[in-house]
Amino acid sequence: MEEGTSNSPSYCCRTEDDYGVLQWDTREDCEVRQILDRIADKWSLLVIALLDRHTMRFTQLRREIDGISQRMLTTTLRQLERDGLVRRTVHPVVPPRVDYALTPLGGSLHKTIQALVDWTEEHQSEIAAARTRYDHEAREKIN
Amino acid sequence: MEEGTSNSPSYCCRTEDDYGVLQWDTREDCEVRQILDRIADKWSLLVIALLDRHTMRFTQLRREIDGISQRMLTTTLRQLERDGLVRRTVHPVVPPRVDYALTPLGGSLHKTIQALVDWTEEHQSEIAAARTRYDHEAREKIN
DNA sequence: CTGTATCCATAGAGATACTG
DNA sequence: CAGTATCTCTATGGATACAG
Repeated sequence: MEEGTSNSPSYCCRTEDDYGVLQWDTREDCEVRQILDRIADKWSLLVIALLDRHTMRFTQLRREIDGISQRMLTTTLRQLERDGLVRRTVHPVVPPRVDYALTPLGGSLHKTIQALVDWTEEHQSEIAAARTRYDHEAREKIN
Repeated sequence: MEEGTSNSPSYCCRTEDDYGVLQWDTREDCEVRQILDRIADKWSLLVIALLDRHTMRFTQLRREIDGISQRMLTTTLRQLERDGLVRRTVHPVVPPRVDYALTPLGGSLHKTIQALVDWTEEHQSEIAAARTRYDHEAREKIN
């Protein structure tokens, strides 16, 4: 996790590119890059998308997210909790009951994530068509 | 790339969850899931974010995206091209010149991606604070 | 310049078993 | 139920060399 290259947390500063357009920083040690890498994660994205509105229990999330392993769900939830996006509530009962919910910060992120999901749903057929076209043309070039 | 498990392209259909809330499909073979996995990719996201407005050449992208290898840039661009998000233009000159630009479809995706980047920039300090808090509390529990 | 083609290391992720 | 703790394995991705 620690690269050891830079000591200070490098804040992202927008700079001008060759075209004079205000461009966001893409340096690897840039904090925004690191956060994006975390958010733009297969499982994180699904968890945040699912946690909209209602709280959910561990097993419930596990059931809903087809294909996730117990380990990855635990890891993902811990990261999201650490980033302040998800709140974990342990109820001292037997058997244990743990609830997960979005924090206000997580809720605000949910909006943009949902927009991404919506975009995907809206354009899935276009993408599927593009893929078919591409694969078809690729075959033709071989023959 | 080919899973071989299902033959027909399974379209995502929204279903109702336990709460009666309209929930999007999270099945692993769901097409939306697959597209999201592709888009919510470290490098894809950066490429789309950078290709806003102006076209860019291969080396130019390579320079801007700190840390990307030649192989990953090629792979990422091919996937984006296949998905119809990026247009690749080869100029028949020596030395070769190849331009990359967003398609209209890619342009529409860029908007939501940019929203994600903007969100990250706006809230990076909150996330950083949350991490510090979390790590601090974790240390206390050990002692 | 813009790529392929290989080889190889490693982090991500699955499977399994065990615990409070 | 909601996790840890291991072990293992594979896919991802870096490094390098070569080519049109």
